[in-house]
Amino acid sequence: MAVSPTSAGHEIRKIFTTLHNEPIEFYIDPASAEREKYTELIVKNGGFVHEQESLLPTVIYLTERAWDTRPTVPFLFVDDALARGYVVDPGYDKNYAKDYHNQLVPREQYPAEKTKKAKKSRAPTTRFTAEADHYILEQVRMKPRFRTTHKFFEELASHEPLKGHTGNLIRSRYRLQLENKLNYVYKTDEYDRILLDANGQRICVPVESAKTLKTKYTAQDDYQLCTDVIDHVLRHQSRALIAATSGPYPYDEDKFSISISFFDQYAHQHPHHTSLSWRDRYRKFARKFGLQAYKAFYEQGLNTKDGPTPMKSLTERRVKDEDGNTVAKEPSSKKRKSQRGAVYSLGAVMDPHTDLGFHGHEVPGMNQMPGQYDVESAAAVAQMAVNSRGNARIDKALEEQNSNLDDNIDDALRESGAGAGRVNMVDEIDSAIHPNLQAHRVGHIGDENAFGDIDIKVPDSQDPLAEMNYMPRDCTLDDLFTGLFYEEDQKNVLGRILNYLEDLAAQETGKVIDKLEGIGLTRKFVGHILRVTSAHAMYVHEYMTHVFRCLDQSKHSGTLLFVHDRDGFWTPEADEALEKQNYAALSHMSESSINLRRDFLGFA
DNA sequence: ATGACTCATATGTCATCTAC
DNA sequence: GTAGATGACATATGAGTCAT
Repeated sequence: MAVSPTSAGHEIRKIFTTLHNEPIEFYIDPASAEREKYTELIVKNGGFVHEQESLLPTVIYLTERAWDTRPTVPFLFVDDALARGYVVDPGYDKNYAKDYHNQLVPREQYPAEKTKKAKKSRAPTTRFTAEADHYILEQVRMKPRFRTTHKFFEELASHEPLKGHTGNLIRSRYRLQLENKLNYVYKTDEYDRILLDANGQRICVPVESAKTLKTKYTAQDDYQLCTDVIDHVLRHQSRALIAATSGPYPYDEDKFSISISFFDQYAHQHPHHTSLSWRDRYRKFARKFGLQAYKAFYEQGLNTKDGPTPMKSLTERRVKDEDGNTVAKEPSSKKRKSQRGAVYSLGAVMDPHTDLGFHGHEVPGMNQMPGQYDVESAAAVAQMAVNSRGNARIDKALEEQNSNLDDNIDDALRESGAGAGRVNMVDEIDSAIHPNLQAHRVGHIGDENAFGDIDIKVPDSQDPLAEMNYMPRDCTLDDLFTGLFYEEDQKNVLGRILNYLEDLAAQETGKVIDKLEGIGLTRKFVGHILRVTSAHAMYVHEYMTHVFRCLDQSKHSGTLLFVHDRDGFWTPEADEALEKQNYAALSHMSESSINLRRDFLGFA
């Protein structure tokens, strides 16, 4: 709670808090020089600044200049709020990108602060009118994703047509009386903005197909999962090893070994639940219930009037004691070493685990983003991409690897799937690059620019790509930089590299490697850079800018490694697309970049 | 790979009050 | 008396993180 108790015991709302005294959430353009200053101001005044970019519509995105790609708000917004001493509550419909001044309301117009302990006498009841019911339904249709939340109805309570009803009551009214009349909702985008058809009309979507709420596990889901896990195990494990020695079922489920990649694959095939969700369903429910037991239970249930039910009441979150009181589960004997998962606490801003920084060292598993590839997958992909030239086709290699490595490889090459529906931070970095910075780009091959068509000449050798491999996405900063790097004044390093590259005439790769190694990049990392950029000076130049920006922003080293969907920057996936002549996947590449890449990889 | 957690959300329940 | 309104709270679970 972003409130300060006063001597009188009342609570005064800080500037950057909502009407419900919750911190208003911000995200500040990482490219802004004033980021630190505004973070401090916001946090000091009760707000919360996200470390990672958030796509939530309630998170205000502060930038110096407006973006075309998403709603943004100038820093002036913060200045004005501080000067006036108040700010509006960022509700679901607020669009701060547009003339936010009009949305500022005098603080005195805020509803009176709630006094927590005041004895409430219930207000006289107000009957819901047909108009109010209609209004509730329309609001729900416009924000279908929020219709089960308390907050949404609390927000509705402040709407004029529903004055006199509390949020809880509106929610109750909706749940008990109106839900069955909802029938349809309006189609919304990922920001929960209403989409319009060609005629400017809202698009109605039947509630059942709106897919706006968390999906509950059905009996069919559970049955399918149990069946598929068992089938998977039977395909990949020796039947002799998993045979049960006792009990009513043929297999000993304790001996089942299911890899994470199985669930990734599974979510790819059954995308109505995420990979993690399937995995947890297996771990917390299916395994406890018993896969074979549930199959039998389900099949038996088919013969009953109500049909089979999904697995439930198998978690151990709370238990009841003899008196019927709920008690927390006995804590583990292992003491928690640190407070974890405090997503919305201000402490999270200062969480040292998110502060990689220049001098930070990787903590195993830290910042591992959903959808990122694991070590083996990434390494395998990198290796296959490297080996692809003159060797068997990747898809064939994939097929072979796939059977050997228990599905791990194709996960890495897959563009969607387990991570579908989640934000892949590797991609996010690219979209997070400020358009103003994009303006500093050095242009494409063939443009008039400082580099012209300078390729860094690759030495003749039996395998010129041997030293230019992609690095695995989860490598650490220590894999990228040597101690030398940290001895340099960081501000000068980038300038020196860029000057060097600008002065570059066609040179041998060896000299470039030596030069970059000389300022503290590991040889492997230099190889990676050349691999990503097709060893073209212009792209190396731009890539180094990207690297330093990532370092400035304390980005995970895995995020730093690849530049997605930008002309001239290659990834294992893009190489594979080129190899397979899948040009649709290379639509972001210019023809000259593709030709350059062909030459670089030695494709005919 | 997995156990052990946390967090937020989704859903349900209940006692009491009020209007009719 | 009864249906509906109201407020408060409990419970379940999907989703995610972290440590080992």
